[in-house]
Amino acid sequence: MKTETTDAKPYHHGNLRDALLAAARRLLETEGHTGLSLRKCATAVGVSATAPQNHFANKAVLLTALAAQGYAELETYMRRSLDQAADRKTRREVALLGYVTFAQDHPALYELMFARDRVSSNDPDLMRYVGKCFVILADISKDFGHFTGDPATVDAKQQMFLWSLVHGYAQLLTANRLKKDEMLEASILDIIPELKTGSGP
Amino acid sequence: MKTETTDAKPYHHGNLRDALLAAARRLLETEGHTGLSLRKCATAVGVSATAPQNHFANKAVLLTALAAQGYAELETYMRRSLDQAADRKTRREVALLGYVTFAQDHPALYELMFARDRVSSNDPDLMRYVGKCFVILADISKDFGHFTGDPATVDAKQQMFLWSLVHGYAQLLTANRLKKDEMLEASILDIIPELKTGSGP
DNA sequence: TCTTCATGTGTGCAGTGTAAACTTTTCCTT
DNA sequence: AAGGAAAAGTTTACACTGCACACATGAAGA
Repeated sequence: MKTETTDAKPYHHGNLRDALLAAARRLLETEGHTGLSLRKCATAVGVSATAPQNHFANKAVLLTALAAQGYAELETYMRRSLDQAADRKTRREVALLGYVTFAQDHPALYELMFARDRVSSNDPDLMRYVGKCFVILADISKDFGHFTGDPATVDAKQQMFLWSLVHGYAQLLTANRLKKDEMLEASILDIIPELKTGSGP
Repeated sequence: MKTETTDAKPYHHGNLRDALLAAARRLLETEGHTGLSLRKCATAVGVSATAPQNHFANKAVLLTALAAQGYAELETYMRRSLDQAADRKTRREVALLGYVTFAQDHPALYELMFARDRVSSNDPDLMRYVGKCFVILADISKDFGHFTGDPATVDAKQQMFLWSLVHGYAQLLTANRLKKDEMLEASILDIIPELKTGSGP
């Protein structure tokens, strides 16, 4: 007997899960991870304080979903100008620049994506998005001449090298642990060692 | 009129600040950062819930002190076998292994040391310990042959390169974002590119 | 000795995550 | 169409947290 003529707020939100994620994302980027609470998300969306429990079993589940969304967005940053790039060296450069740009645009989210105990690393959805990022990393890490060994080992070393380098660079930039007069002006492309020999496309 | 014959617990703790830090460290390493609370630290030490306020203005101050202690310990890990090392290449290797070992021994503390908003990066005490670690990094990053430019620029690139690489490697290892079948067996020393030319000691 | 001050305690309050019981709407089956 | 199950909200309750504030205690110098 509630059917009024004016369209009041409906009892069911319709897409509360996504709305909560969006609110959490906004809270994270404006107030940092200490200012992110389930109750704030709920009131920001306009539902009761415990409504989020229907969509996220606990806070860790929401944070994990947020991190997964972050990896998806990181992938789009890396893929942004990937198709126009002709050879692998250019693809590597645009992808790495995209990676670093993402971390600088969303530092709090990027930190969450590598937080050990706030997100559950055995979540298959999360790891699926991580894997999609890794596909790009694996592609652009080929054709270095720096490592030796059998081909599989060389590939593994190249991947581990490039991901470590770009992740470390991105986090050092965003974590504010650098004395600003020292090295901030070096781009990620400036600290990639030159090849011993010329590389093929 | 409280002087009893049996030595009861004294009203003043004597060294509460350090005791609280030790308790916080223990809580962090056993229960993770979500299980660390000022009240737990207080009861673990045996004082009232609000006693920590006399030594740490708020929780962020305690976490910053904890991070500073972490950087101090990271320095000792890096310096552990540094004196026995003859040439710079060997020094670089033992220091980097010490760095990674520290991160693996204390993953939660290591994560805290690079947390953006939990620790205040303008704390001079913290940055002093960061600087002491950086001195070692700056030393062992010399004499790469990978970069070009004027000497100061080359030094900056070398430092940024090595710190990014080892930090990224350490965090990827401890953050559980790697598919375990892929690359975990590569040591940090395996992913440092070879020099183009032989290096002097 | 006495007064001052660092260092404790106790109380109170606004927020937080989460469990449990209840209500409302949707939706599927008959 | 009727009706019941299930999805998705609500309210209430509780333990825990950080922090502000007033007060108590004891050490240490004037």
